Amino acid sequence: MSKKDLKRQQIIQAAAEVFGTRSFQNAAISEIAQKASVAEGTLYQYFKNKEDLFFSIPAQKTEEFCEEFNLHLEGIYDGLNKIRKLIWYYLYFFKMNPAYARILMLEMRVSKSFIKSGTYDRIKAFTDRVLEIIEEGQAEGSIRSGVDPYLIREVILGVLEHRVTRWLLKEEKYDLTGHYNEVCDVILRGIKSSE
Amino acid sequence: MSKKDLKRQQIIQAAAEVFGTRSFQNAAISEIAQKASVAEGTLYQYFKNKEDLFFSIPAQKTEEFCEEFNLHLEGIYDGLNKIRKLIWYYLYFFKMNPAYARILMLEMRVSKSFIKSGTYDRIKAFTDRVLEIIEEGQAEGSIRSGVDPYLIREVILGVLEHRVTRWLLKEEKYDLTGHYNEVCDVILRGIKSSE
DNA sequence: ATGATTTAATGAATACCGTTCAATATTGTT
DNA sequence: AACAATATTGAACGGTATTCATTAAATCAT
Repeated sequence: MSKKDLKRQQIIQAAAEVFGTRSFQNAAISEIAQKASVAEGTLYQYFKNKEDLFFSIPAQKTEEFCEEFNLHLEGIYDGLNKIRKLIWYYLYFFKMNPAYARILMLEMRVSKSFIKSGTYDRIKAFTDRVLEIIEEGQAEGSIRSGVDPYLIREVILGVLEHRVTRWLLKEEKYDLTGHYNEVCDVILRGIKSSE
Repeated sequence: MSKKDLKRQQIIQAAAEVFGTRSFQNAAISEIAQKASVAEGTLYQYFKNKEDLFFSIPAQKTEEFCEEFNLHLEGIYDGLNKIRKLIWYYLYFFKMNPAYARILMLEMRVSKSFIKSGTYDRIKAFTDRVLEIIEEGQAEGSIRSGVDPYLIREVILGVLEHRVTRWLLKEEKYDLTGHYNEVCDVILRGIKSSE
């Protein structure tokens, strides 16, 4: 059964390479099969269809994203500084992983069936964590209460997603982490308690 | 030449119907041709390819969106209230035009080639207008200066796009204009001058 | 009004794609 | 070694967007 997992990985690896340069539409199963050194039919023993294979690609990267995020959060006990870190880390990670960014932001984040995929559950683990941070911040008094924490999360993630998306559409021509301080500033002003 | 425009419209109308219920992938040229009562080959005399036809659909709706927006802005001379109106109108319009919302948010907003299309220029006209409002607000002192107006725009549009996108992915099950006040509140706090 | 010429419309043919499945090869078991 | 179970294969299938030689319509010149 380790052998099966290995071949599965091998196919995902090939798929990542092909989907990394072509869009979902333009990526051909035949090319993936060739790169993975298996017959086209074999793919369908490991994945339900092209979409299922596509959705399986970002599973590991997302895992990595979550784990590293928790690591970066270590030692920070203030709610606002956790949000600061979140903003920085989010931009930094996608800057370092542009192929993953493209697949996630431009193709998956916009698909109804992705929500039902296993990879989405891992994304959800991350957004759950963000919600936790916000609620903790509200409890400790640094983030203003009286505003739905879900809404606050929407604001934060909305800005970040938009920023990464724009960057990708502009062919990654500028530094994604630039203006980090100003981004933090506007967001934090909107959500912190007024002293 | 009015006859040509008429047939063009007729094809766009058929395309809007088909793309309105199916995704770009699942929509078939043959079905569009049938609905428009023309041969498949004829489509290619009016549009370069399937994508070109697809991108032509939201041109009128976008025009409508811009015009109505300017109408709603009439009589409002305060920067912050203009932003308020923008937020309300944006959510309201997509609530009333869910098919257009789906095409624009889930399919076009995420495509590199869309940026090069003519319809994108009209979107740009809208975002240019938003920037103007922000700069006016900064000049009059209601929106805090010292922050890049482009960044402020990113925050506003980021939140709104995210909100509409989430709503679409959740199958439009709740009221998009709900929590309007809180959304305004968080955004405005972030961008207004501190008194 | 008629023939000539340009312009538009057609739909069968083409090339390519994702997916299936009967046949084949590989692995595991006794 | 013989058999059963499982995994792999790639040709075949039904479907797609796009092209292009042919046909039809419209426009123009005489």
